[in-house]
Amino acid sequence: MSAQPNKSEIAVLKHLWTHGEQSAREVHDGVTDETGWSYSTTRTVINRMADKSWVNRRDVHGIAVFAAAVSKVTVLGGMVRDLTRKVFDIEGELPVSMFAGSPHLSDGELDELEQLINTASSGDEETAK
Amino acid sequence: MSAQPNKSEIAVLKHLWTHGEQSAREVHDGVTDETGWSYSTTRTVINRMADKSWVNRRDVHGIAVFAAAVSKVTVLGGMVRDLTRKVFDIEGELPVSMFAGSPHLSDGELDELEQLINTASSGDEETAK
DNA sequence: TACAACGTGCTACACATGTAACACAGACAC
DNA sequence: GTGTCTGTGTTACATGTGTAGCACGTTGTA
Repeated sequence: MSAQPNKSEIAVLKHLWTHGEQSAREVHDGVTDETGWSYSTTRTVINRMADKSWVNRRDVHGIAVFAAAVSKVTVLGGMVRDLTRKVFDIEGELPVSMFAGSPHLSDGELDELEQLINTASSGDEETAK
Repeated sequence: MSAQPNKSEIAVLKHLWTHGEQSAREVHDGVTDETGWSYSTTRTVINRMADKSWVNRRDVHGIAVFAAAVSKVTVLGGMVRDLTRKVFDIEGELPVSMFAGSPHLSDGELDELEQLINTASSGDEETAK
């Protein structure tokens, strides 16, 4: 139900997709170069994402760790679908070769993404998680 | 300086790109099906875009008409660049064949877009208007 | 000419997002 | 055991966005 993540959220998600479950501190250290956030800001962004269930929180010996709760292909695919279908208004089959060079996607994931933007139907159905 | 337009703003811009200078009423009639906005909302969105200089306002016989102040290719290209470069982190040459099917782009514009995302360099330089 | 439409400027209010700071409790260092 | 880190919960405040409404002046119409 919640559309696409914004830039801040993407930064966090990309980090979690790559590094798996991490503490706020770890996420912060990973994204602060790119975002310039203070640790406090990183925590706020992560907490808000937890509220939206985009990350799951778990306590390990009293320390909070977070993991992405939405799949990489689903999120990235959603963004591609939005841009191509709703902004560019392209109908019909879409090639995904454009994204082949992404370090975030394996060949298998690229295939998944292709399927997602070409089937995952027209409208607004949520294929969350 | 202002990054990408949001969904509301894209709706208005797409209308203005297609129809040229229009009054708020005309824009409203053109986008209300898609947006579901009340006329009041349409006006607010347009006014805020004028504040950001994304549309130019002109008075014709006392009636305000608006025109896109940012070029289609620049805006759309910016969105593509953002998605590919900053979200997918793709470096190197990008094909634009994916967008060939868009009713919003002529062949020439597609070429421009290709150039834009492949040259318009790395960082944040603004190629506004 | 008196009312109905429509455009204009202005205002409103809730929720989202950017961007933190503060206070407190437990763990570790001396 | 006392200060220092670090994590946690909580709070803050400005700006952006979604989504309108209101009052007032002009103009077409009956």
